[in-house]
Amino acid sequence: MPEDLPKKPSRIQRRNRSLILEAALDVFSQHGYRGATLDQIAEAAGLSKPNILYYFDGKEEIHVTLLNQLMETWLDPLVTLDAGGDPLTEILGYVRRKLDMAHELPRESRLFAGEILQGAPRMAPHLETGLKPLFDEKCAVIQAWMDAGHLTPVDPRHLIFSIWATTQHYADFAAQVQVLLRDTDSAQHDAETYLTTLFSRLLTP
Amino acid sequence: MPEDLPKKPSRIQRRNRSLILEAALDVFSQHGYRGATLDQIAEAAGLSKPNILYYFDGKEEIHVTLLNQLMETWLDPLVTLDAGGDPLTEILGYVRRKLDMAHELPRESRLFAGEILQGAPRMAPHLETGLKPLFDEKCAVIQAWMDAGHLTPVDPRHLIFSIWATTQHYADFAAQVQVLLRDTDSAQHDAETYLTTLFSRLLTP
DNA sequence: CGCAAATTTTACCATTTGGTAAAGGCACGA
DNA sequence: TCGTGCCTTTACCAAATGGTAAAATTTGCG
Repeated sequence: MPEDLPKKPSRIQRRNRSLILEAALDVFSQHGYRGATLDQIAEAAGLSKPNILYYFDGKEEIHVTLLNQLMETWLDPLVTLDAGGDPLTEILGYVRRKLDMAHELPRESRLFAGEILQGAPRMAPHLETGLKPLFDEKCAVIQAWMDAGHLTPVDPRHLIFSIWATTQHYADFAAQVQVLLRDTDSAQHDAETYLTTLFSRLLTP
Repeated sequence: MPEDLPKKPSRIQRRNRSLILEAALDVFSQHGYRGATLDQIAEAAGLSKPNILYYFDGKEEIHVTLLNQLMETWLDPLVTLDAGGDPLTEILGYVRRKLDMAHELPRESRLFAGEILQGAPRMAPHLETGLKPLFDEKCAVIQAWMDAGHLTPVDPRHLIFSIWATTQHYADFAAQVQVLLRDTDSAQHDAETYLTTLFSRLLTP
């Protein structure tokens, strides 16, 4: 018999926790951790503030829950990178998946960016245990491709950094991009074309 | 005779305003606008809170002053890009200058990143009047180089975005980079080598 | 020096904000 | 239908925070 029975969550619990997290993603990604208030989250969720605190122990727990949930989604495109596939196709596929995510999940991108920007105070453990091993593994895969002569040799770590930077830029700096690309309606397609060219030319032997 | 005499600032005024701005750069870049408190800034500056408010009208004015001052420094590397120089040399020089700035002025980079990340609420005018014209001008220069066959043709706007993204990444995501590059002591040099290769290969016809 | 202006400190204040206590309402199985 | 336990609301609170008033002190200049 289980000592601490986790009690399967009720229908109402699932719905409300989900409402809260969705609202919190909106608010945290727009204002940052300190800039967000429980009142804002409560209003966005359509619940009262004490009710929010009935489902989560506090502001920080909401933030950490969001971060943990999103980590999986965030790393998925890199997990998908297949050591058995065609090297250039795999890398370009990774670029495209990351760019798609920046366009489809900009709030998530900004939430992470804000957290890292401030020194990852609530995410340091996850960087160490979740990201680092995956990063090292995929760097080794890319290095092996280069050693085998299938890709132009460059530093795999900085290659990955540049993929992250260029793709996430469109979500994290959207306010700037929007001003500079005003009157351009093919921005997303142009970005994909450009980045594909950029990394193709770098890596094609 | 001048209607509103701006009165040249005293020695004490120059020193204290400078102390405050230096302290505020530290605090704002680390915690964001909302996360920073006047008490923190006051302590970092070695002044009392009311004294801070003797020199600035409020928290927001300090932040805006910082942003305005830094704008010039921030745009300088792009201003320096010379339409009369050798195209590839000019672009690679721009990349190197931006990368140097990310290493030497990480606080400034993070301050801007945080502001843009939250939709540039206190900087929208400057983006429009300061950045946009310069951006358009330099895009035209690069486009002319490409039209003349001196560079491989790509979208100049996305080229500039990718230069910003890749260089600033080392300042803005330093917390992440540090975890992933632990035990690497040549990070700065490796980054410069990688980025030079990246943009050389893209743009060399 | 002597004194007016500039600077700094002390003592506050109003608002915002994360959080709590406890009463009330509601759902659902026996 | 009735009551038990889950859910929600009302009414708060203490701390933090941006900001102010005015007294006290220092600075610089004739």
